[in-house]
Amino acid sequence: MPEVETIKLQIKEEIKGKKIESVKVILDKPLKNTTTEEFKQRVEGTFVKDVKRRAKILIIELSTGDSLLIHLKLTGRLLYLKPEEPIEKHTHLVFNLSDGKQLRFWDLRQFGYVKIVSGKPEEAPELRELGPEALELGLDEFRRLLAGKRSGKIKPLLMNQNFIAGIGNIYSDEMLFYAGIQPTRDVTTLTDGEIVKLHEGIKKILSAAVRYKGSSVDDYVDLYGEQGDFVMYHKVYRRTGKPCEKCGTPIKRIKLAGRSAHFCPKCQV
DNA sequence: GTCGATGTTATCAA
DNA sequence: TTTGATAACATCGA
Repeated sequence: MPEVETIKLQIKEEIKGKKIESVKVILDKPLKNTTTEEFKQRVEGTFVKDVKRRAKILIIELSTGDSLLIHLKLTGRLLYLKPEEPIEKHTHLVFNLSDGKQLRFWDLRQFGYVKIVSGKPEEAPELRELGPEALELGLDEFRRLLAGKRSGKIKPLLMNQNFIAGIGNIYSDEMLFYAGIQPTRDVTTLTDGEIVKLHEGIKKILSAAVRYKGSSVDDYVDLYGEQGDFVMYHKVYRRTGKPCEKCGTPIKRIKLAGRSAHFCPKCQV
């Protein structure tokens, strides 16, 4: 989410109010929702009314009442470039803007999408079931949400977008380290003190990560191709075998719900 | 060459 | 209802 939020702020700054003159579709796979023809027909000639984010999905509201929903998944990029810049491999869509520049959708693994929805975007199926935004989550609401669970491990639950929206693999590891809770911990065993600390961790980790423009662990770059700086502050994510900054114990990595989870076996109970 | 890993999530089986 | 595996895909490093 901090990566998407970074791009949202930058895109809003650059393209709000501008016209999308034309669209070039190099690969139509990201257009899960429409044919190339329909996509071009509905997007070309529209103005960008506003740019928003919900969970990890970018919302570009168009002057026609339609919205673009853009999900970058693991390796998607949005880049703002001059037309004379060479088209890099893995560039799938090019939006030509009225300022003479281009917004390009690049995606190495091709998991990302650009869909069009009409009407209120929050009522689109992609957004309808999402939980509360992580950065807007109140402590009491967090307590209530947790109290509603009968079982389950804390890390996969934190990453469940229908439970809370916006927490991914990196940040779930970091906030659990902050709170001193093991990723495998059953949610029903959390003390109120731990819940308070975890809630604090959600806010602190995510807002710091947004401040540092996200984590460039592999392919992620922002709208201008710049890396995010938050990796410097990772305490556990991808630090397997390195000493815990608090106690020196080597950081452990396990597999959990198909994802890797990193933690300090001594600091996290 | 092979295997496992990679920031996500929809889908299907158990 | 919940959870766990798998798939979608390209690339990199061991």
